[in-house]
Amino acid sequence: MTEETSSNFIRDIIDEYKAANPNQEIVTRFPPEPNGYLHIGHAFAIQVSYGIARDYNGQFNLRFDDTNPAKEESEYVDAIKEDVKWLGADWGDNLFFASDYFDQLYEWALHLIREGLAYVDDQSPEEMRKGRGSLIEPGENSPFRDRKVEENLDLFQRMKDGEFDEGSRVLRAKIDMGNPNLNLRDPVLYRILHANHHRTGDKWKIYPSYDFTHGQSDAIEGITHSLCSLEFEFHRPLYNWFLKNLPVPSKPRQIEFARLNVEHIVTSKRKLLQLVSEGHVRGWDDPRMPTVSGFRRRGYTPESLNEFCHRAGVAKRERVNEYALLEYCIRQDLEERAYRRMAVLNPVKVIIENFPENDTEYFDGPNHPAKPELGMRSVPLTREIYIEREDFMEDPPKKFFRLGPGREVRLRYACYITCTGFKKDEEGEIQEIHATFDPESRGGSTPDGRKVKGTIHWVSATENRPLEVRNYEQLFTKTNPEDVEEGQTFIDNLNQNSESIITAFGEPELGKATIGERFQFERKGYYAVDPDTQSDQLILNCTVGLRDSWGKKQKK
RNA sequence: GGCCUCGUGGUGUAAUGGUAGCACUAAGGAUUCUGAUUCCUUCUGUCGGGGUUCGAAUCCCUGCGAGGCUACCA
Repeated sequence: MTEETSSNFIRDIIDEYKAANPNQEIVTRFPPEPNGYLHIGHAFAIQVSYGIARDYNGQFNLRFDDTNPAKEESEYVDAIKEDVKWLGADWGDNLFFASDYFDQLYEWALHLIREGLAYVDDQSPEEMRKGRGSLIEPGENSPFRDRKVEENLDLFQRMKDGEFDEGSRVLRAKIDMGNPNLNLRDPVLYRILHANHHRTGDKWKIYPSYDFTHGQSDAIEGITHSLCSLEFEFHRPLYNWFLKNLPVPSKPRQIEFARLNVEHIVTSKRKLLQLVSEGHVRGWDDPRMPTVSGFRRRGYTPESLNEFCHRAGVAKRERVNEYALLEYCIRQDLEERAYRRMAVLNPVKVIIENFPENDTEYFDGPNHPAKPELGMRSVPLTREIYIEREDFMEDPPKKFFRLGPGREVRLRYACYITCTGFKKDEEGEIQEIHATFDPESRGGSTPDGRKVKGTIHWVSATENRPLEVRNYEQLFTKTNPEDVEEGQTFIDNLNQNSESIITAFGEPELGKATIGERFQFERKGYYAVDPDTQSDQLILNCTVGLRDSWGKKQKK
């Protein structure tokens, strides 16, 4: 896709590193915890780490950070792998699990104990919290801090053997209870969890913490640059402390960057889970969800998502990207690759009076106007057709280029019709429109060369394919869904009209559509075939509408 | 009250002591069998105040503002 400037502060650091270590391969990693589905923020993180490995001919690892058996499930592992693969981040043979390193990590914990750098603490979680101090006050040493090495070794062994209850003891690093960085106030290395791990089963009764796992896992895998989001900035001194005090095989460097935020979107796993569990959406892959699977179902291409992440850029400050950029990226991609079809979403009938009854005439339309090599499809015209209700006005203003009494328009790919009259029902709603067609205009122009300003899409009223069309608006009304009044939550910002389902009529060719296929409904927008589709019911999700400068002008 | 990070048009991001650029958005125009696409044009910016320098978005000081950090989560 676009080349543009790809420079950012991380790549600058890597350029420097490469200059100093020309033969060192760059190794990055994406380390999801398997406790939920990937969202667009993860797609961004993948793009950053994978993109660097790819561009520097390095290596990219997918590593599951599975150190908390209480929250993790293998169902998520499979879903995450599918999403990462779909996004195009190829990890090759480099699939790892932090749980693969549990034995090594345990050895290293022993090492710290022997060095006098770790101790078993018998305090309760509350006591530990109190002892840690606060943002402005230093903490106090634990009464168990000066236990002898032998006693620590013995207790830690018994923790491992499952002798103690959950929460009764932890292994802590002995660093500095007065450090202004709270992460250095004797952080927890191991906690007791009598849970079943999705990969190691019941082998372990103790599990390493994130901090004791991450840097060492990076070191084991030979990660050169461990890229993560800003909130881990404060963990970096600890990350480096472990690398310094443990006999690790390599010294990775942690670099933090700002998360990707997008207007109208929440990316907190807790909140996404709530949307799913409370039934506000159809599931993790609801087309309104900011999950990778949601975007996929909505009709987004991986290329468009990657392009968006690329254009969002990498920075060190918190930012919020406009939703419009996301829409721009998918429109640009789909404009290029989506086949064109006609579908009428809000139909009104037109009767072409001089068209013979029970007759059908076929017209060819290109699948893509700029790509004749993609071939043509045939569209049937009959005496009765549907057009969009909004393409007819009883009393149109001067700049209205569509149908109105006495006006002539082109039916896309077919011929010119002129409106000769219309009927209304009791409510004053247009019921049907009458028209005549010019037989000489077949093919879209006439021998006299007269011009019609408007071209509208249409579908035969008798030879068509009914469609269930799901249109979407933002899931949240506010650009920042977290912006709530006192006593409210982000749930109160849900857009009650975020999904609307209608029945539309599409040209017969749509009967061949397959799940996941994307089309442009001409003059309307891009639509993707939903997996709920059955052979007798075709369901399409609106990915994004076409830009509409006329509609915009009308609103003013 | 502590520590850390960060402030460039409406938005996002470049410029690493030497002409503030690119993209999105918005506005206007041209082309068009999609009021789409494409093409062209235009608008708006270095948080404030000092200092160093021939020269500062960039370096220093200071003020202001934003974010992060007080889990046996990651």
